[in-house]
Amino acid sequence: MNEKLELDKRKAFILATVVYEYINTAEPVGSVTLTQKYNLGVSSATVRNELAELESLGYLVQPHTSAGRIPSDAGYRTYVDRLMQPESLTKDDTRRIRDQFREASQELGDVIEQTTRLLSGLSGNLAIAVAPSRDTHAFKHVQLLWLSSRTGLAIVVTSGGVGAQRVFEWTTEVNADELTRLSNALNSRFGGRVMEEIGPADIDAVCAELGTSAEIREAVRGVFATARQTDEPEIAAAGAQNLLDQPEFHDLRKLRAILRIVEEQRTLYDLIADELAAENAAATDAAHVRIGHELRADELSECSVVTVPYRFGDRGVGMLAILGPRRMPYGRLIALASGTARSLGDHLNDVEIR
Amino acid sequence: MNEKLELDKRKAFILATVVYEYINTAEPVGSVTLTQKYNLGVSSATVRNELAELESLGYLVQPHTSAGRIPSDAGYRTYVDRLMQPESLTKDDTRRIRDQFREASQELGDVIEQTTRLLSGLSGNLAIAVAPSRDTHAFKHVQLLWLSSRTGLAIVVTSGGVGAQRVFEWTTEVNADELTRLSNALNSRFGGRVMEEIGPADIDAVCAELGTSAEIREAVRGVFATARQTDEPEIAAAGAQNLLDQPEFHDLRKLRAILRIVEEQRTLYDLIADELAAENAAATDAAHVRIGHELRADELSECSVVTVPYRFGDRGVGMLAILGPRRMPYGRLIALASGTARSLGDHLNDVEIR
DNA sequence: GTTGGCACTCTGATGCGCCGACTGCTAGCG
DNA sequence: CGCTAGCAGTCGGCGCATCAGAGTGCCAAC
Repeated sequence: MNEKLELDKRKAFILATVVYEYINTAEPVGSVTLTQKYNLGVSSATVRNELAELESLGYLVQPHTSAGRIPSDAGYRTYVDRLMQPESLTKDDTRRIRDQFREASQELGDVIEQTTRLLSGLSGNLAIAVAPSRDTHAFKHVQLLWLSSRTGLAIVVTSGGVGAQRVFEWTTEVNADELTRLSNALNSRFGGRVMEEIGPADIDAVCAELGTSAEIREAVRGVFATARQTDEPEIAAAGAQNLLDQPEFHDLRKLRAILRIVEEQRTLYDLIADELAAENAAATDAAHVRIGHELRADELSECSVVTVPYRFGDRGVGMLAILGPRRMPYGRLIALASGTARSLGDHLNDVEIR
Repeated sequence: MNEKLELDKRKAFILATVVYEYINTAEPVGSVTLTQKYNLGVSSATVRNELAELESLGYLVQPHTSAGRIPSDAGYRTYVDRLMQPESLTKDDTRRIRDQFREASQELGDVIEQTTRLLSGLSGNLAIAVAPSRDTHAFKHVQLLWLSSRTGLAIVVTSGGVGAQRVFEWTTEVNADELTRLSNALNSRFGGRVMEEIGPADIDAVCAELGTSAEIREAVRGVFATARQTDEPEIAAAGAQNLLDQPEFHDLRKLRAILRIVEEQRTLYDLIADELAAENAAATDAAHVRIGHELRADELSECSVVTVPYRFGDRGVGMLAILGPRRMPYGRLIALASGTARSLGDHLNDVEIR
């Protein structure tokens, strides 16, 4: 039960070393390699005994009888949770992240995409970014514009940029003043609110006060609904070609599974959705690692995902993620993802519409 | 010289059959296969003689001495230009295209992306779509909005949707009326123009008339410049995982080259840019096919690209493209791309902001 | 010009043997 | 009791030879 007892100091060191070595070489690790490359102070025979025990405890597996050991999900898990040393960003990484955000876009969607490019480049894996739910954006401004006597343009601006815009054609003539008055009323009523606090009933109330026509009311409802729309959260991914470097993806079926996941926004989002939900509840900024079967997807049983939330003001939470083989440099990737998330949050707060 | 003489009827038929058979089977085609599967009326020995001649003429090549023939670039070219029969869309394809556009988005960027998903799904290859240059969009509306005494929001709406929006912070206080008057002046001056006709000088002229401050003038210039921005044309691609099915991409290096091209918008755009330029000059709506080395990219020497323009009103021209192995069903893909381009153009005209 | 026949070539699959890497086990040592 | 040296055993991967199959080119005959 108690892992402290289960893993004495030497076992822990050997396990850590096996994981470390396997991450670096992609080759199963044997007892001789361990005694030669690392200063264990015991003979390979002793290491063999330890390896056998670690295997029976479930931390290591053998691909076949006469091969070295590779870590199991549990082995990676223990390594990540208790054995590895946390890393911090290198000077070079810090600089590259800073440079990237210095000239980053103001549009949420563009920033998300640029961030995935950055993170995939730095990490050498597939990077994913999910934008904060639009529901948590702050309402900034709504404007109904008179285009012609029967057409108008409705624009909702939120802290994420232009939340929605749409052109409407009406069956009856519309007065420009009427639109302006309605805009002003909506703005003063909703100013300072978060989008999820603005429902159809609130809109109806304002419209009723001004005696707005049903047609225009529908238009306003519609554009607000679009601005809140949460069923297709903004998401971006980049760096799939990085995965080709990893020997575990030379198998075409695995590669195919990954590519399918990347191209289908839905599955990609599902991959991160539970972390996002957990994050919204827990509200810590820590990176999380999910390993192999913990991802609950057969195609990803040989992959790991590092996720880290980023904060958009004091409201929204988005997610950055790195997807790669289980054999990934966890310490470095956690540092990269955390650093990027922090910079991303800072950037978004800087450019946020005040 | 004269290809009509160079290729008598029988040679033409044999060449067409070899290409057709190779496209379907991905296996080099031999003389026996030809005589057995197709009714040639001559023996395999005769076919062998013909094949040898077609090879010396440059239409076919042999992967190795004791294999069948496969088409060369020239062989495919002749097949596409003169031998194959044009195909038309199947009922099922027509329906799927129609259904897709019936519920398509209003935003240009979203439509482009949805179109690539549709076209990659239908074609089983990689689909690419380039949006019309933003320069050719019609100016619709500009609005400067007062947010607070020192901040404002500028929005430019074009026929492509919201062309640009940006929040500005000013060093001096700004009057809401001033912004409204400037908006009105700009709208009446620029109404009906195409974006490329609106330069900084035009903006300066309007600002001068109203005595607008330099700071606000810069803001207006900036947002118009963003709305016209053409250096990064909107582009989307989808369906890379389809290519994994093709045996020619089981080679990881080739796959890598393709994935890199797809993830880098720049190279992807370059692939289509010359066709786009040619199209702007020629103004025909025909599909074009480029085969193997005609693409002028070593990584793509075993690929072909079908491109077809689509028209956005009477102004802009965008491009749809399908990228796949040279061994692609040209007739079907040309029909699919053309049909999709037509529907896409129709859809864009329907939802265009009037 | 066409055809049947034949010798020849080359690929890809299959099977075999060997090498190397690693293990588990056992006996012995401190 | 833990550690170690040594050894037999196991298994994957690699190189090599073999073989069947597919296809060609050529030639002599029709």
